[in-house]
Amino acid sequence: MNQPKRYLDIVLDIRKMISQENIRPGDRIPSERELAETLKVGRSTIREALRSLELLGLIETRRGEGTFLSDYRNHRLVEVLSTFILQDNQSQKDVWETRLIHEISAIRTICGDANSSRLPVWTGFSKRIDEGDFFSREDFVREIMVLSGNRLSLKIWLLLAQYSGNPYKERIIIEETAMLENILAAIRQQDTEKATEGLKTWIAWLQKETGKDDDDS
Amino acid sequence: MNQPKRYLDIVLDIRKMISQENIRPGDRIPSERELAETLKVGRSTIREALRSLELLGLIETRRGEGTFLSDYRNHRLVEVLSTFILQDNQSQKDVWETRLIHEISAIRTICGDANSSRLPVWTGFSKRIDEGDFFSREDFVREIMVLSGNRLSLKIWLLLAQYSGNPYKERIIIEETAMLENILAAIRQQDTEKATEGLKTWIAWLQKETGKDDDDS
DNA sequence: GGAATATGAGTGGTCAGACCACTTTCAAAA
DNA sequence: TTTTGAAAGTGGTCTGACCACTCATATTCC
Repeated sequence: MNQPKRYLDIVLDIRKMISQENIRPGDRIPSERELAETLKVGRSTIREALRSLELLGLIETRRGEGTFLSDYRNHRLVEVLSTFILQDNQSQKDVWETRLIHEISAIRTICGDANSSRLPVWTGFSKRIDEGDFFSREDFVREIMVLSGNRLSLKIWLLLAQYSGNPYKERIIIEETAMLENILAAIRQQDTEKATEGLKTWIAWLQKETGKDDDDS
Repeated sequence: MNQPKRYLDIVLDIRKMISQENIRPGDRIPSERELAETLKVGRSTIREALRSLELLGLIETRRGEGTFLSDYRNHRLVEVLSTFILQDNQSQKDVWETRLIHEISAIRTICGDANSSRLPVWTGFSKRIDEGDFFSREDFVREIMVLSGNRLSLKIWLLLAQYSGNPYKERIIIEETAMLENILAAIRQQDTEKATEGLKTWIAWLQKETGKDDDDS
C-alpha cells in the first residue's frame, strides 16, 4: 500500500468540518484558500477533493461566489456514471432491483401502520389522477418512501432513483393509472400483500414498457 | 450559467478516449502529462478530472506506475456518499432497520430460488455450529447476501454492517445457535415466511441482548 | 557467466505562485 | 439620491518545480 492519498483525507476532513460547523445544504463552505491554510495543504490538493465531491453532486461551486453544500439530489454523477457503469446490464438490473427492495419494505411499513395508511395523501393522489394532473412516477413513490419514516432508507432510495433513468422521472400515462389506483386502494385497506403485489406489477410493466426488459424477478 | 467547467469536459474526453482506444478494465490509460499535452490543458486540470473518477472508483492510480481503468462494478460510490449521508441521522435504529430490509429481501430471493436454497453452504453452517466453530454473526448473514446475487444490495449491506457496531461482528454464542438452525432449516425447506420470521426474531433478540453500544470513528 | 546493485527515466502526489473571469461590496462621483 | 467603478474575494486554470515511488536497464561485484 502506498501512502494514503491526501485528497481522500481532505474529503473526510471537509465532511467533518461540515458536521462540526453545522453547515446545512445551501450554506457556503470555506473558500479553497481558507481550507488550504486551515488543513495545511496546497490549494490544488483541496481542489482535487472538492472537484471529486462536486462530481458526486455533494457540493456546488459558483465562480466568484464560493462553494456550497448542495442538496443530495442534483447529481451530475448521474450523467457521468451512467456512461461508465450503467452500460452493464447487471448493474442496471441491480439498481432497479435494489430500489424495489426499499420500496416494498416501505409499503410494508406503511400498511402495518394504521396512521400512515389513512393519511389524506392517498386520496390526494387519487384526486390528482382523476383531474388529469399527472405527476411523475418518482413523485408517487417518493411519497411512500417519505411516509415510511426510515430516513436512511429514503436517502438510499433517492440515490437509486437518480440512477434509474428517464422513465422513472417521467409523468405517468393513462394506461397505468389503474395500477396506481390499485396500489393506493390496497394501502388504504392496509392490505400488505395486495399493495406489494400491485407495486411489483406496476414496476414490471414499466420495465417492459420502456424496453429495458430482462428476466422477471 | 458560467463557463462550463473544463474538468467536466475532460472527464468526457477521457471517457471517449477509453472507448476509442478500446481500453479495457485493468489496462493502463495515458499518463497525466501525456493527457495534458494531448488535450491541451494543464496537468492540474487533468488531475481534477482523474481524482473525480478515482473517487467514483472508475479508475485506479498507483504512484510510479500509472493510472488504470478499474472494473467499475466495484464503485466506491456507496462508501463515499455514506459518510455524508450518515452524518445527520446517526440513528442506529435506521441503520439496523435498513440493513434488515436488505437481509430479508435476500432471504426472500434465496427461498424463491430452488437452486440457492439447496446449496451445501447451509448444511455447512449447521456442521460448523455442531462442531463448535462459532463464526461471526456478520459472516453468517454475509453468506446470505452474497447468494442473493444482487451485488449492489450486497455493497450497501456491507456498508451498513460496518455501521452496525460490535455485536454484529462478534461470534455467535451458544444461546442463539437454535435460532440460526431454525433459519437454516427454513431456507432449506424454501419456507420464506418461516425464514424471514426467524431472521427477525434473531435480530430482535440480538438487539435486546446487547442493549446498545456502538462506536464510530 | 550469474547475481546483486546502482542508475535513470517515467509516473503519480504535492506545492507555491501567478494570472484570469466573475461576483459582491461599498465608497466616490455624478 | 443614484450611478459608477475600483477593490477584495472567489473559483478556474496554468506553469514549473520538487518529492516518492516503480520499473527496466546498465553496471558492478562475486
